Amino acid sequence: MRKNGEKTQDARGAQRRGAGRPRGRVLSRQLILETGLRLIDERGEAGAGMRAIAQELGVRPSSLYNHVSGRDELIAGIRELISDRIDTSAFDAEPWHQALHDWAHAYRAAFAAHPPTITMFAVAPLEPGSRTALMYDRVCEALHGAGWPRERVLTIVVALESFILGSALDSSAADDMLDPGSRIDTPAFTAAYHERARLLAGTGERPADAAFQAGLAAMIAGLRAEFAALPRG
Amino acid sequence: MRKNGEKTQDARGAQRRGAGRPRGRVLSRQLILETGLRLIDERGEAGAGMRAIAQELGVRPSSLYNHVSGRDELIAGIRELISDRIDTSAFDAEPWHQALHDWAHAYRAAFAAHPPTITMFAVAPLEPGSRTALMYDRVCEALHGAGWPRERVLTIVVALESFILGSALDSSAADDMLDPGSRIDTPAFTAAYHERARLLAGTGERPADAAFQAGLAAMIAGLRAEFAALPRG
DNA sequence: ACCACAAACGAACTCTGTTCGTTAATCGTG
DNA sequence: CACGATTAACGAACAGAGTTCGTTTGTGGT
Repeated sequence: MRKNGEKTQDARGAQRRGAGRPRGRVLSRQLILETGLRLIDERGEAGAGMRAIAQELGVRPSSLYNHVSGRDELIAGIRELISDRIDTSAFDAEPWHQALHDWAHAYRAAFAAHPPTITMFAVAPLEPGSRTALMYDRVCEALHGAGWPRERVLTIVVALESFILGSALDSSAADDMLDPGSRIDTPAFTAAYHERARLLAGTGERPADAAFQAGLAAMIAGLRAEFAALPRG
Repeated sequence: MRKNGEKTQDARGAQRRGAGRPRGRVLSRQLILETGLRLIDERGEAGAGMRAIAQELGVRPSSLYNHVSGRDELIAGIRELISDRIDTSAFDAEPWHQALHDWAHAYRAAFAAHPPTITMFAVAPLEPGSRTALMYDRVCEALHGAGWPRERVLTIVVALESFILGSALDSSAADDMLDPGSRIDTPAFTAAYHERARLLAGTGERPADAAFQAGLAAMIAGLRAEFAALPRG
């Protein structure tokens, strides 16, 4: 338990504030979102509840509701905070398959930088009208510009995104989640598990990263083959 | 609110039971899991809490804890209930790439039959020692038997599984989740969205299904190309 | 100068999963 | 057959979550 006196960095005005509007601006939507993301990073999802965020800001929980409609909207806001950082500049210069590759890596890396958020966002998807559509627009434009038919680009983007999100989820789990231990009823699986470990021990690569790389390479190779077979227009 | 008198089908012994061990077996782990899954299907995740399951069984919430350690274990149990139904028989007769295709479809279909569970399982992954390892064993054995090197099969399985889970998550969302509406700042995206809708309107296929099919085909095509280039041993 | 509004407090409310003590029926053992 | 241990139910509580509402006070527009 934490007593009322000991506040953390953000609670600068040390003496307790009484009821009524404060003199200076204490809260803002942006500040709440950033504090939420920081607490998620530092303490995980469970440590970033409304009460925890409020306490970190030296404020009562109910005050947050003057800036954010509720927890769902708060999480959606944090999501945009992260997805805004996904770099899409590769679509300017590189060929579509290379740009898709770079974009997928940037996409996954943005969320992998904040592991607890992945499971949070997987559950509650984006709300309409968000800035995420701008990213989609960029990718759609590039793919169609490269020669993909308009009616197919979104399907490709969604497929790739599904893989990225699934891989991010996988990457947020423990590396030894599949460890067969001393199990003897799954010989092929156990052998495969240890052979993989031996292979990855050389480079120090995480299993989840290896799976992401392999799957992404396979999917893009398949798309390139399909693209090559496309009737030219 | 529901009064104590009106019970649902499972609460057959209508009169209220007092304290003490009951005459016949009232609960069992299996019964609790199945009731939980049924409530999830009927009412969604929020309608399948411990109290709701207990009430459906004509029992007090605390009684459940004599058969299940807590909510997490209950969810894990329901997950196994579903994943046990994934058909892996394709690996017996078909070539590896065809079997992988069938398995992926069966995998996704098993969870898609219970949409609310997908987000629940995405958050809390499997516990060690589960029967899921048996399924992995089957797939690993088939891939290695077909000629894939041992140290690569698990990476392939995990990559494919990530895509399947990501697609299942996507499929559990609303079809019009990406609808750009009357937005004008994302022309390429908006055009792609409507072109896709026009294409799918013909077959009645769901966007999520189309993305799954396309991504799966691309990934398996990529894997086949890689397999063909493998040094023979 | 006044009045509406904004933004804080603080106390409550409704949920949730969970724990614990009590009680009664059954099972194993002398 | 009797008796103690175990099992499995009830019922009342608890802690912690998100949220709501009334109150209070400072700010900004007419």
